[in-house]
Amino acid sequence: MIQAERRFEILKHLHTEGAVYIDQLSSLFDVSPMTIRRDLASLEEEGRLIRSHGGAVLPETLTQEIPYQTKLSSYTAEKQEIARKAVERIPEHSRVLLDSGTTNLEIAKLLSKRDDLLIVTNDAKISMELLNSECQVISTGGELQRGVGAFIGAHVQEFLKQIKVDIVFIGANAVHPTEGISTPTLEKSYIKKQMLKNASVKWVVADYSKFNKRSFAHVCDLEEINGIITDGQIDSNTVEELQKVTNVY
Amino acid sequence: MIQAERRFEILKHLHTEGAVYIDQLSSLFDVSPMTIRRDLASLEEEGRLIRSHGGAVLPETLTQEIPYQTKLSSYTAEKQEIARKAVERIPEHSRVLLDSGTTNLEIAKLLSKRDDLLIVTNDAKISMELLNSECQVISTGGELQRGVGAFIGAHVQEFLKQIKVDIVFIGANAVHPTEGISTPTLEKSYIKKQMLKNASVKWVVADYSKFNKRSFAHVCDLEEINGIITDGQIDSNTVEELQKVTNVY
DNA sequence: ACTAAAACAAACAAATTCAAACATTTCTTT
DNA sequence: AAAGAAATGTTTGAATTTGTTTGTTTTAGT
Repeated sequence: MIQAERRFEILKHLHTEGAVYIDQLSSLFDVSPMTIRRDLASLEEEGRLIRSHGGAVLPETLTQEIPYQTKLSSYTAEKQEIARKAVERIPEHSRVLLDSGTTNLEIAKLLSKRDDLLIVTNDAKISMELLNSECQVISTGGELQRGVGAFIGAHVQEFLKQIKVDIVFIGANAVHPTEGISTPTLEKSYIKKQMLKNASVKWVVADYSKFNKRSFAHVCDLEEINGIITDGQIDSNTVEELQKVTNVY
Repeated sequence: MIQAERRFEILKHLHTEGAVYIDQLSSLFDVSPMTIRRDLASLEEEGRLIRSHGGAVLPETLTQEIPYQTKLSSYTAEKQEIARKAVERIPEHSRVLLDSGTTNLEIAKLLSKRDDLLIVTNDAKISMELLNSECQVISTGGELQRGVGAFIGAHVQEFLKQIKVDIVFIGANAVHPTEGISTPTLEKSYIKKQMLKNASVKWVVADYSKFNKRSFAHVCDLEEINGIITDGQIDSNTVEELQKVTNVY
């Protein structure tokens, strides 16, 4: 066994075991510990492992996926509750469209093991969240809204026109019993409208702080959607009001 | 047995065993070790193996779809050096296209304050890196390559056809003086080709470990690009060889 | 905080491998 | 058949790898 071969084996070992030990490698390859040390030093220089007393481990960047700082959003607990309810409504082998927003990000976090799903999203953070997941992920691309992580612009429109999905989860800034769903910018309302157009089942996700509000740009009426998924803190009068025109979960 | 035949057998051996040894080959073909050395040297030139004291091993580019994870943090120092050189070559108010890859990710990290730039990329990680930056960011979108963070698929092609940029930075898995730039999958080679087509200035970024190698799918010849940006560890003979056909920085 | 055991790395030594230069053989071409 | 080119072998000093020794540093237990 030659040097390059041994070093390659060390890396292989490291990747399967997560860590390697000098005395273990030394007896495995029947070479002196000093030789292994030199191997590890060289591999560390290449950035392929991190040395530590007695052995080496994988560099952090390899083991953990970067939890891309998902800026602490408000009402996280509520959004997680909504997300749990939402994933129950995703049948196997669905094609799912996830609108941008933190509630949908929570949904994405629960989907990483669902290898039966195809997920389309216009949210960069959701893409990253699913980078190491089992599902197939498609991003719309487009102009990145700074800070937010949503893709916007005409390109998103064009992209969405080209696809059909089974389920869409739309985020909402404002939900009103008679005025329906609205959002602060025209731009986003166009995108959400297009999303609703090409989905068979349409859900709106919104925590209790979004209800009985109206925003600038109208997205859709409540009759057009299959239902609203929200959290337990929503006021019961509001639920009653809403249930006249749509389902509330 | 003639030279070409023997060299072919050496490669066959290498592919089945993963490694070959000079004394083993020497007695197998009944030639002197020096002859085997010359064979290995020649095959290494062609990028078909990596020599090591006493023998040779397969280049990693061929052994596997490198679990990108290992590539992730390899040669980070070199990539940072390359990134520093690269950003010097970005004039104000440029429209920049960043190919997927860790070297370009390092470039992106250096661009966050450049509010004069428009950056287009097919790498989800680069998008995220620039999420809180000053520059305008556009993502191609497309099918997310799991683990890697690159967007691939026909959509990326279509998107790239629609845009023109001032500068492109292409990542390379393999750079060879006569064979040019190549990459492990056809898919990626198409994308890189399209990127080169619509850029005025074309740079290839590659750390020293990528040189004198050939991979599966050809991307472009060295004459077609404005230059290669690499790190200081590159061997001076290689530089000399490359400078016959392109610029090396 | 102190101490003993283990791990480490610098320096040197031995063995092996390498490659340049030259010699020899084999193959091609005329 | 002779000359030239290409491939291979041989010699030899240099370079690389590995192991060993030795003193230092780190770790872990009391």
